[in-house]
Amino acid sequence: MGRPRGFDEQAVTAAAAQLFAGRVYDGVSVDDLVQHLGVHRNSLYKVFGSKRGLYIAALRWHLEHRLPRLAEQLAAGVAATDDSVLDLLLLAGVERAPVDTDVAALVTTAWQTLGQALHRAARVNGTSPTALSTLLGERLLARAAGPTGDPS
Amino acid sequence: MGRPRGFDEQAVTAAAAQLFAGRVYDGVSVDDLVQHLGVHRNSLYKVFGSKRGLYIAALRWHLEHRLPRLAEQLAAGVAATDDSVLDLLLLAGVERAPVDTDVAALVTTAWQTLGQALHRAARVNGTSPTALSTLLGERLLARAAGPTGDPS
DNA sequence: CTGATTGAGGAACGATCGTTCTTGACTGGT
DNA sequence: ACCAGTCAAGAACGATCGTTCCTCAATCAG
Repeated sequence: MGRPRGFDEQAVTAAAAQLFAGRVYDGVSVDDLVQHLGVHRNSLYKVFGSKRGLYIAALRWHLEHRLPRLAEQLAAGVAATDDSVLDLLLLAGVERAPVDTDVAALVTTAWQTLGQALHRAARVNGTSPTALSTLLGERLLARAAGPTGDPS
Repeated sequence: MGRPRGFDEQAVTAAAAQLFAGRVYDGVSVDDLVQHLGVHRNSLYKVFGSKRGLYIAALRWHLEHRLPRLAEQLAAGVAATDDSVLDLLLLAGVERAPVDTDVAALVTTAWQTLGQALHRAARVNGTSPTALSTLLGERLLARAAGPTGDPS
């Protein structure tokens, strides 16, 4: 019955997460999403309901698929300097969590995951645990360094 | 010659800074500014040129009038937990600096001021200096805790 | 093949954005 | 008193926002 779906929902949420990690929520328009995701407006609204629905789906996907790997690396003592996994969480925590309860809840769970990973790393290394705030602050400073020709 | 100005430019920039500290740049509309600042559209555009001009003026005012006091407190070892001076810098660094070179430059000077204050505090206390990233990260976590009925 | 159902494509909606224009009231210098 | 110049007030602009609607092509069950 009916025409089959022409895109992968997982791939779409992943691409959306990447977009939302680069710019502010309001800075990512639905037109941007349609263009970069290769999915039509109708399909997005059919599947995710709204721009916010897609955002939350992307954030949830990020927490489920990208965050665990980062947590493992942190727990193993890897200095994840080049990792951009934190960017989406950074933006979500700064700009969305204060005005969106659901985002705040998701972000809180991410903090817990990362905090536990940092404690595990400290237990292994025998050093005092790196604070989650320090980890986030370092990424913040890296982002704030200035405009970098980001892929649009 | 002409009608005298009916508002205080300093007070306006201060109020604008407070608004921009609470929400994202795109989340503060010109209507919001007009309403909360008690200044008419025309006057804002006459004096500041654009919304961005007002933003940068507010940020500059913040760096000049609010930041030094925070730096002093930090250097004196005061735990400035309740201070909201960092909020504007936090937002500026996360969302504006990556897309606005002028903002990035201003924010960078703020980081330097704060970093030096933290080093002075460490020299006084005889402890290792608190990282700037930790300071910012702590404020980030406080903001990300969730929606709080902020004064609109 | 036929009919029903769904996605793709794109135009169109009202709302709101930042900005500008028009009009009239007020003030200071001559 | 008068005129030049500034401010106040609000309507209006084009652009863009998120969202919805309408039409057609593509697909599967019978």
